[in-house]
Amino acid sequence: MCDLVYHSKMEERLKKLQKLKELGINPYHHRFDRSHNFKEIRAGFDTLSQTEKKVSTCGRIITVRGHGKTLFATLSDEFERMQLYFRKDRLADKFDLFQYFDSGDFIGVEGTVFRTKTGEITVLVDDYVLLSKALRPLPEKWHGLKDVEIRYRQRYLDLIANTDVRETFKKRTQIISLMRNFLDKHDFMEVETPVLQSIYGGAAANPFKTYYSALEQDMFLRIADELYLKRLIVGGFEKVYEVCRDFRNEGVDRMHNPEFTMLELYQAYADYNDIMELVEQLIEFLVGETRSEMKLNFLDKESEFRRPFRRVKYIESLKEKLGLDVLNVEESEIDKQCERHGIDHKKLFIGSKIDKLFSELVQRELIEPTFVIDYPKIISPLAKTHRNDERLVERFELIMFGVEIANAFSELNDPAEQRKRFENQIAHREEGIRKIDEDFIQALEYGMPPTGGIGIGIDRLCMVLLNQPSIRDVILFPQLRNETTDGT
RNA sequence: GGGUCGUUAGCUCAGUUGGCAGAGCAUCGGAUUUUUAAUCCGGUGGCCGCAGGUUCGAAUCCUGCACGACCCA
Repeated sequence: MCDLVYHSKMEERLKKLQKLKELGINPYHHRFDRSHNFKEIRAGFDTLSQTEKKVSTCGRIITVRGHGKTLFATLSDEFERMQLYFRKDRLADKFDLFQYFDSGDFIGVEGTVFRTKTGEITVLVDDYVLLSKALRPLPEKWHGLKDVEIRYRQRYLDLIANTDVRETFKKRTQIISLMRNFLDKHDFMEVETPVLQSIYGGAAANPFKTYYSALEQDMFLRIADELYLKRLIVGGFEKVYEVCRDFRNEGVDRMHNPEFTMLELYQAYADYNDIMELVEQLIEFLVGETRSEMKLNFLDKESEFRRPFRRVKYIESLKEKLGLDVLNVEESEIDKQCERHGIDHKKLFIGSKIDKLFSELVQRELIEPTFVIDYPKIISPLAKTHRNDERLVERFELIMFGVEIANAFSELNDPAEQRKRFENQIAHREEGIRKIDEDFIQALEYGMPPTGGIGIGIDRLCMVLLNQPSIRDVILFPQLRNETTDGT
């Protein structure tokens, strides 16, 4: 009958499909004219019910409650659910056709609107049509779909079964849209830069490698788009941003997905203080637009979200925890501190050791939104030297609930120093760039105005704003290992 | 990479000391003209994640593997 690799659970539905075809019914209709969606039916109920005006509406069958010569069905559209009432005395022979319909099927109906004796707004069906047949059963109506592996692998089932998941992803889209609105209002220009790059840079991470056959050369998927956006500042644009998908060849956990979304923005004539101000406004705007109060919950913690955010100095905060200035001691002392705090430092270079200490001792305790400012130069190759301290750079990270949300600098625009920093990075970092982006240096040689820039991790921001403990719950199709068909 | 936990019907889950594979929902048949987790009666449905081992006998104990979740690196 068909080439489907089908499960035994599908047999009954395939029989129904065959029966429908025999009756001359196309089980995969081409289109449907909808006069009202469910929200509109509810909103217009008074008029619609008084005038007995006909409505055409459609959706997916969720449940069916049969009563012999009548039946109730609940339909779902993108936004709401609606009850339908089918009566044999109204539909005559057509009533019996419903025996070939199942939950999961899409149908279109025409009818009038009324309220049942229990008060529920319902469409009394005069005519109905099958729009699309479902061959597999829906997840269970009451307990829904809980198996996280199925939820991630077959997100469509998760979206059908769990309306709160649908809400989460709508809100994610809304958050990104609000960010765009905010930036557009502040005269930023949205741009697009290459995903495929022959030289990668802009972050310390390992890239995904691919091959460009026509050019016969290796290419990398971008790990950041920083260097391209700065080229645009060189080119004369003064405020640019990109909502960019970046790729980092690393493991998957609660905070990391190998492809993730960043918002990077660069503003000419600004420094990191200006960017702090801007991002504060942005975050406050997002919280205000998406929450009923200026307060967020994440996991078991709660925090206010009002400007100004707290400022914490990187070196000073570590000094409070360790009793020493990490930039004024021998590396052996840093090693000692790592050992004391259970950090495996053997394969790390000194900057990574310091940063590990910082994450463990300081960062994870920063619950309220906090700007950590003035990072060591050795871990910040793209940031401008601090105006008051040669050992530091003008850099901040935004931390919320212990999670790193954003990373920003006064951008380094001295080409000679940039070259030195890149060389140093290649010599000492365990991961990250392997090759200097000469064209980027050259661009700086043509002159880049003083510039402030930031990268905001959209996935993590959504986690915090939407109280989702895993990054997989804010990414529609998170990365999973291939399923094997058998155990061999 | 290491540790802990999990994987049983389409879905959600039980499964006792190692002794016939279970429930609810879904599905199928019957009853039912205002139900809404409809209800009532009766059925169908299993590679117990995969591969070995121990045992008279394994969903259950042991080993390995796969996938997933959490924690650690």
